[in-house]
Amino acid sequence: MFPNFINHLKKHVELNIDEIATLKDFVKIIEVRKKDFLLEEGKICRYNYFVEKGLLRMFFVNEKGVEQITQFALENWWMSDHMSLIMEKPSVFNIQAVENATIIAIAQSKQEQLFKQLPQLERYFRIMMQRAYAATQMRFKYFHDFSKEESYRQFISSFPDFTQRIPQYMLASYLGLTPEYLSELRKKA
Amino acid sequence: MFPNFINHLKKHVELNIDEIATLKDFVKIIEVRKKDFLLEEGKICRYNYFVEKGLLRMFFVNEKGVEQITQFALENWWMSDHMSLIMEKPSVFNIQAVENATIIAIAQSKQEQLFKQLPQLERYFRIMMQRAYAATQMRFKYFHDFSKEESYRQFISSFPDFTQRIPQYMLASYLGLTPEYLSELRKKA
DNA sequence: CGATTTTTTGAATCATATCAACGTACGTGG
DNA sequence: CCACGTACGTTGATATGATTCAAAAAATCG
Repeated sequence: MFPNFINHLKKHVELNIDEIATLKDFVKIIEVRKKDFLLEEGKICRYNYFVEKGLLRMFFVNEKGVEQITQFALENWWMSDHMSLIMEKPSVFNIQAVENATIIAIAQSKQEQLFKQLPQLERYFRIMMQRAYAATQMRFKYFHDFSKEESYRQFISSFPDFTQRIPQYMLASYLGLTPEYLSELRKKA
Repeated sequence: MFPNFINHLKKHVELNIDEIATLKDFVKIIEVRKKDFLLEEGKICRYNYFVEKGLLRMFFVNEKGVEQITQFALENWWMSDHMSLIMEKPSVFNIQAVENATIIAIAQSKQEQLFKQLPQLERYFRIMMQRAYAATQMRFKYFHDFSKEESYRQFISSFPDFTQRIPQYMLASYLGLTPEYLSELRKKA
């Protein structure tokens, strides 16, 4: 039904057949089409989203009206605005499908009950949050260390296949440079 | 003995007297003096550090030999290189005391046993990791949104007291600008 | 007080942004 | 399945935010 999701859970915690059945009562499957929104700026983010298939982006719109992408999520990644989720405050971000996608959503409102019934899930999310945080620590290092040009070259050599899945202007936005400058860098080498 | 640490735990999970006693077997108190290191580049990070009192910084050294600060931790914050901690790989970071500090350290090697004896701690760390991740999501937004000048002005107005505790060149390093430029901005307004 | 550390100054330079225009590709409806 | 319109990518000229370097001034510390 959603093999990536179940496999991902099983990779980190023990889950038997009955527990998987229980889990199904707590999740919602969402099919989104390219450009559909899962979260819009100003609304409270009430779900944590797992990408079973497809690709999501998180972005905000700056004062000049330009969309700035802060994260992508592809298969087997979680995405949410955790500040909005925890604080129950309106989000400054949007979450939108870049490709048609199959999403598993867990409602914040059901999380406590879920952890009570399946304590392994608390552990699973502890691991996921720690990983996500570890990844951002490295990302901050790159931000400090690399020029825009270096960021670009290291990104495309680290994720050549992912680079193919997104338009250039989205990569430019994610890396924090202009589409024009990215184009110039491409020409150069 | 370490009131901030215990109070912080109690704010998020239930802990009785016996459990606190148990916990004490799992933590190590470290007194560090200004400029002492808790982690050095190239070594594997084996602890998660809680700042009971004082101030820590995390930094790396770039190819030019310049120290780049990626994080600070003051009272009631945790600090660790989670990538190194999880993967048991050499760290690219250093963790150093900016002020004399009292640190509570939990060894990665004892973490599983700790969670088995005190399952609330797994929950506590799930919450801590989620908060830390939420904070970095906002920080990425600022990175994308603000010019260096705006980053500086928003930092000093958000954390006026913290600004007083660190030399300017450290703030410059954390914000990703040069001490010279920061000095220019200070003069300007 | 002297020595080290931190901050400031100013000039030259560079990486990257901006703007406007043109070229290309691509998906959607007829 | 073609054509048209919109979305995406490129180009070049100009502008600017921020860095670099070297040196002096100021602050801090033992």
